[in-house]
Amino acid sequence: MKTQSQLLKGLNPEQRRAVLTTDGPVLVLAGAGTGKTRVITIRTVHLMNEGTAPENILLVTFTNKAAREMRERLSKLCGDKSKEVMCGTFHSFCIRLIREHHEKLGLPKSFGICDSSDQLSAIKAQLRELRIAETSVNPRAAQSRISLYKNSLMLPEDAFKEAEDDYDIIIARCYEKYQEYLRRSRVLDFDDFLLYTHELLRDNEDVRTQLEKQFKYVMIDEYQDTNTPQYEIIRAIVKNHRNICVVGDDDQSIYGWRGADIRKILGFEKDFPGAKKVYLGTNYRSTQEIIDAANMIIKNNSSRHEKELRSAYGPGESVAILRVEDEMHEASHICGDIRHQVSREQAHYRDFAILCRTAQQPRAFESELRSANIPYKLVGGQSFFDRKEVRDILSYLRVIDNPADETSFLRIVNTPPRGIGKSTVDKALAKATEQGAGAYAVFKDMHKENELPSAATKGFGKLSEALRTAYTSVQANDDLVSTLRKLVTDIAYHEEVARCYPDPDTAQVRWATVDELLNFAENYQRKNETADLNGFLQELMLEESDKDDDDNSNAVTLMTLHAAKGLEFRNVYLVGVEEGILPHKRSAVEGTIEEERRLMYVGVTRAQRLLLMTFCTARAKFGKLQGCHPSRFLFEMKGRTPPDDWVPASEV
DNA sequence: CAAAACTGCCTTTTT
DNA sequence: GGCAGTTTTG
Repeated sequence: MKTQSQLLKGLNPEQRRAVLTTDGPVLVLAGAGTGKTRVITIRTVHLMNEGTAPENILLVTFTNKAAREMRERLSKLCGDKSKEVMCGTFHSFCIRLIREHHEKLGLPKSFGICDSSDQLSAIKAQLRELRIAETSVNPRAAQSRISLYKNSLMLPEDAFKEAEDDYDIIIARCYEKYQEYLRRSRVLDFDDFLLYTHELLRDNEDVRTQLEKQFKYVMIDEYQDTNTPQYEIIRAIVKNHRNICVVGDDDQSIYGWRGADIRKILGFEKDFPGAKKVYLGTNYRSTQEIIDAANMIIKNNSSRHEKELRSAYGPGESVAILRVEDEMHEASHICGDIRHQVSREQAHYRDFAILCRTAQQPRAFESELRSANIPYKLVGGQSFFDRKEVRDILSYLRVIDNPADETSFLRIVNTPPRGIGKSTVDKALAKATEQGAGAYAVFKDMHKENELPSAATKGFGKLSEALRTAYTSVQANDDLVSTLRKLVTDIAYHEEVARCYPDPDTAQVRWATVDELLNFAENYQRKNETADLNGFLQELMLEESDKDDDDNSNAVTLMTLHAAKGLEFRNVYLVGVEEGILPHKRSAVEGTIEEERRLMYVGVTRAQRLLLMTFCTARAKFGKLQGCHPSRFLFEMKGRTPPDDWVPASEV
């Protein structure tokens, strides 16, 4: 453990103030690159130095990655003591509480997790049952509305009360049915973790008091991303002692579209009267040119804490803007630039990042990077769990773990194809609704009573045998990996992959995904002595796949702005800085231009030394070539007004 | 019931 | 332009 003076030595006065202000509510406004993580970890150690036991400190983050990083840094500062600090994501914290108090919430002791694509198919199923055509209600729109309701702590009944038209009523009905479905299937979605925890603390004063007694000091990272349920949970825990320290940057709030509420960080001093405010404004990442550009842009936002970043490094190269013909030229210019710099030994591939607004933009870059033979890694994009193979195998495991999980059952019932077609499934589903039973149970019944078509009889027999074998083996606490291997063989999944992808190379790539999943299981088994299936599934869903953590690989990073938050690169290319892309077309309609501006701000502040922004004069959109106009943010940055022939995003 | 042809959609993404 | 979901065909 470091001593007090050692701890504080490397800190600037503002950081020191953030560390030393320990009691009561504290708001730390930590601009980009101002040493936020450092402040949180040192503050934690400082609390311990002052006599607070590590287990009395709660450190909440949003991502597992952030939690891990925090843990590592803490461990360097104070060794084994760091292990006793409660440090994790909101969701992992909530899941622990829900498991411990499940009976108070009327929940089963173990439950599955419904991710957003399961959520979408569940919602589609509810719409079908309500006989609502997908043409009149977009399932994705319903999904985000339901999630927004949950994020506002609104139950289905509240949604009914607030409904203003028929559409709202349909959504409310869908929400109601969706919740019934989740309960029936013994599954929780991500929002539910927060909602149930909130309910737990609201209705059980004993639990709340116990938590408040345990967590004498609470810190929250990335407070600008907090949503209402998270806020209420924390508020309940610190209700009396009010030792809450939140760290964040309102200028980097970019998750409003999924419920994060910037008003929480803007209104902290009102929510917690007497709060002390500390502003970290010294940026240790970028040159003054880059910081100036960022400041010029962000000051156009009206709802924010007044502040201005300054660079600790001083001047550097000027920020460049480049106009290119189209996205192909954009890609080839940047690739040429990277090659040029690397060949003159001015930089390594890993020093470069290409940042873009949308997930389809990387496409043009991928092909160009490949043909230029530049190593690159695409971060984010379609997640590991969205790949067909993973979803298939996982669905099998989820049915084995929880036979009530209907979404998963319906997915696997005819995957690989085993003669159980749509008509058979529909018949079973109708029966299931009628009897109020689960689809799997109904299928078993129909199989026993010989009510299935002959092909389906055979197919279902094989399926249920494979499931039963795996189930028995799980119950007997057999080795998880061998159970998994056996299952994959039993359902002839390798053959299925070969059948779906006649091209051997593609089949190979697809099968590699299954291998990767098996690796996950092996790792999990090694880490956990009691490697049970339910635990494995929960860890899988909760832990983002940390496979691309090969930081030492020397490759150019290609990613979206959302994925880039928290990272830094020597050279950054911010591409497609056009009206309609950044700001995105939809933001004009939805009135979220300020969030787009923050996205731009996040992008700019990723750069340490060199920043180049590009915009196209035309670009292929949905297969059609369309003219483009430079983003308003570029004009803001230069302090200029757009010319007369300029067209804003709302008219693109 | 499964493969082939066809249609319509299309921000961002972690837990 | 590309994918997923649906309809048509074998």
